[in-house]
Parts: sequence; C-alpha cells; structure tokens
Amino acid sequence: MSSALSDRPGPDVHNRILDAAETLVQTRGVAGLTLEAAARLAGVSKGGLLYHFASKEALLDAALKRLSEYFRTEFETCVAAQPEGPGRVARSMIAWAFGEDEMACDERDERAAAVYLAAFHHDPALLDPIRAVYVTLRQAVLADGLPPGAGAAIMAAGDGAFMSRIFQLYAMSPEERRAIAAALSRLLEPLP
Amino acid sequence: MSSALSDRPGPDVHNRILDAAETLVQTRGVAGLTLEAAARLAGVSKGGLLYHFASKEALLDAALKRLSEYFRTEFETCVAAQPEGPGRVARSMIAWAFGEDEMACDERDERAAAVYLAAFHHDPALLDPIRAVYVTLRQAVLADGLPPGAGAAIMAAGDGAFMSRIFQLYAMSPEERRAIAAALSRLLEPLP
DNA sequence: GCTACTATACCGGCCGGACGGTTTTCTTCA
DNA sequence: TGAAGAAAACCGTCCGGCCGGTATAGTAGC
Repeated sequence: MSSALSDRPGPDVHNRILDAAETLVQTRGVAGLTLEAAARLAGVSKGGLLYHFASKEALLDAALKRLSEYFRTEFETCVAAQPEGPGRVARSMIAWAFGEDEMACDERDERAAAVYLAAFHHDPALLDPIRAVYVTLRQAVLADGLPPGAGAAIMAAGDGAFMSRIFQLYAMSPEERRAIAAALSRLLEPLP
Repeated sequence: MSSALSDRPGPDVHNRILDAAETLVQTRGVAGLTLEAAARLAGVSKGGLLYHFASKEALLDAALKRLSEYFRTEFETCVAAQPEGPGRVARSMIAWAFGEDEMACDERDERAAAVYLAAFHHDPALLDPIRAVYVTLRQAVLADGLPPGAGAAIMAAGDGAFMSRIFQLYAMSPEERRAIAAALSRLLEPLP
C-alpha cells in the first residue's frame, strides 16, 4: 500500500523519514514539507511519523543534528587527507568547497540547504547545532598557523559559494571553481 | 485609528508598506509576514494594502525590485569612490562587504536577508531581479584586470559574510573584518 | 464623480497536532 | 514449548486555527 522508497519495515524508519523530509524541501520548497507529505513519501502514515517525531519541530531538530554530525565527520576525514603543517585546515576548506568532486559538493550542499532553510523557517534557534560546528571550525582556523584573516577569508568564500547554490543565484563552472581555489591558495603562503 | 509609523497619508504609502513588510520579517520571521500584519504596521487597512499590491506575490516582487535597485545604485557609488585601475571592482567589493562602516553593513544586510528569505520562501523565481544584479556584477569582475579567480573569490567571501549574518551563524568582530579585508587585498596584487 | 482609501465580513483550503484504535514484536513463565 | 500479556510501532480521522484572497458598502477630499 505504501508508494515509496521501501515497503519493508526497512532499516531505520527514522532515517527514512528524515530523508523524505529533505527530499520534499528540495523538490517542493520549504512550504512543501508537511508532516503528511513526509509520511507518505517515507511510506508511513501520519500517525506513524508522529510516533517517531513528536512534532514538526522535533523532526527538523533531528534532521539538523544528523546533518551536523555528518558534516563533522566528513570534514574531519577531509582534514586527515591533507598533509600536516600550517594551513592544513584552510587547505581542507578549499578542497571541501571548491574541490574536484563537483557532484558530491552539489548533492551535499543541496541537502544542507534544504535542512537549513526548513529549520530556519520554523525556528531560527534550531540552527544551534550548526552554530556549534562553526564554533569549532573557527577555533581550528585560528590555530592553523596562517597570516591573520586568511583562514577566515577562505572560510567565508566557501560559505559564499554555498549561498550561491542555496538561492541559485548563479552557477560556477568547474574552471571557475578551480580558478577560485587557486586564487585562495595564494593566501596560504606566508607573508613576504 | 492607525497605530503605527505615521498617520498622515504619508509620503508614498507604497514604500511605507514595503518597509513594514521588511520589518515584520526581521522581527517575527518569514511566517510573521502576513498581509494583515503588514497592513496594520503600515497604518493601512488590509483592503488598502491590497489596493496597492494585488497579492502577496506582487508585494514581495516589489520589495525585491526596490532592493535590487537600491543595491545597484549604492554599489555604483561604492565603485566610483575607488581609484581607477585594475581590481577596481574587487576593491569595491571588499570595501562593500568588509568596510569600516559596520552599522551600515549590518542594517543593509538584515534588510536584504529579510527580503531574500521571504521572497524565496514564497517562490524562488521572485529572486530573478537579484540574479540579474549578479550577472552584471560577475561580468564587471571578469573585466577587472585581475588574476583569474581572484575577483570571484573576493565576491564569494563577501557573500559568505552575508550568509553568516542571514542565519546568524557567527558574528565577526571589527578586527576580524579588517583582517579578512587585508587578506583578500593580497589577491589584488599581480601574480609574481 | 472619481480616486484612494476604510471597515468588516466571509470563504475555501491547508496544516499541525491530538486521539483512539490496531497490529506486530518481545518477554515471561508455566 | 507455547500461551498470554505487555510494550512498541504503527494507522486513519477529526478538529481548531490561521491565512490569502474576495466582496461589499461606505466615505473624505479634490
């Protein structure tokens, strides 16, 4: 009777519902995320959804926490892939935001945008988990052994690219991404 | 009978309504912008508002067009204030986004954020006027006589700072702003 | 008599959430 | 081993409220 994704009780209904919510925001906008729609897409009744998430707020909160956790771990592996030394975190950020794997960036950013927007619309305080991520990120950038401002500038550039995708202000070609990465890399060099 | 702003028929009810709409989004979030509330805050009846703006969409469209126009002219004067030569547009962007006049930036960004979010929530296509602004901006950056990617990187950094304010992810101190501006200025120098 | 409104009443639609049931799964103990 | 009861995991419906938009009747000033 269910019309989506998976009929079997499925591994972790929890995550299936969160996925459905994200997909809905991506395809129909923030207003398209309703409990009923999310439930249907997840192959669950509305009552069933409310059994797992007591309210829309709880649902969004869970989505945001899952996203933050995902970001934390993925960025950590991204840092681990960079050679040690000054500017390690900043280099990771450049790779993270302007790296070669464009498809991965796109998908990740779109999911993130969906969760951001939906959560923010419901209650700006729901973004707190992300704010916590930013706190640790900014601390890491400060201790990165770079000229002052360089790390923060790189971080801001990454966020800007993210925003251009959130609101679909403009699209960047792979060459442009590479050029930006190259330009930002100049900030990694010590001051003359 | 009106309870806000100005009782007199006022200079330009049009703009008074748009101001009220922006204020509402800033103080009560996107969901707080309703036709009734906007009308009340502007000191106008709901019918009166609908006399000026036939629908909520028309209201948001007008708000966004006003904002785009404001951006266009203000940024033009910002460019005019910079000395000529390569990197003029990029320098203007640094001044625009990380300049000294913090209060002005804050106020402008908050107004912009409110309009962005409300319009995007109603219908992403409403952002088209802003997208048009970005098109001309990007063209200007391309013809700026800078190493490839430098202008785009600076523009992205400005947008990132804007986003951190939209979602209140973190606040930057004046020193941090100055440091970022200094770091970005390194990108203006010709490649060695 | 036309413009620029005010004031009020109303409609249709939608959404979050509550609620009362029902089925499935696990546990317990004779 | 298997019956029985408890707990978990759902289902489907209904309700109250709000919002965008329409309609209508009236009015103040030029």
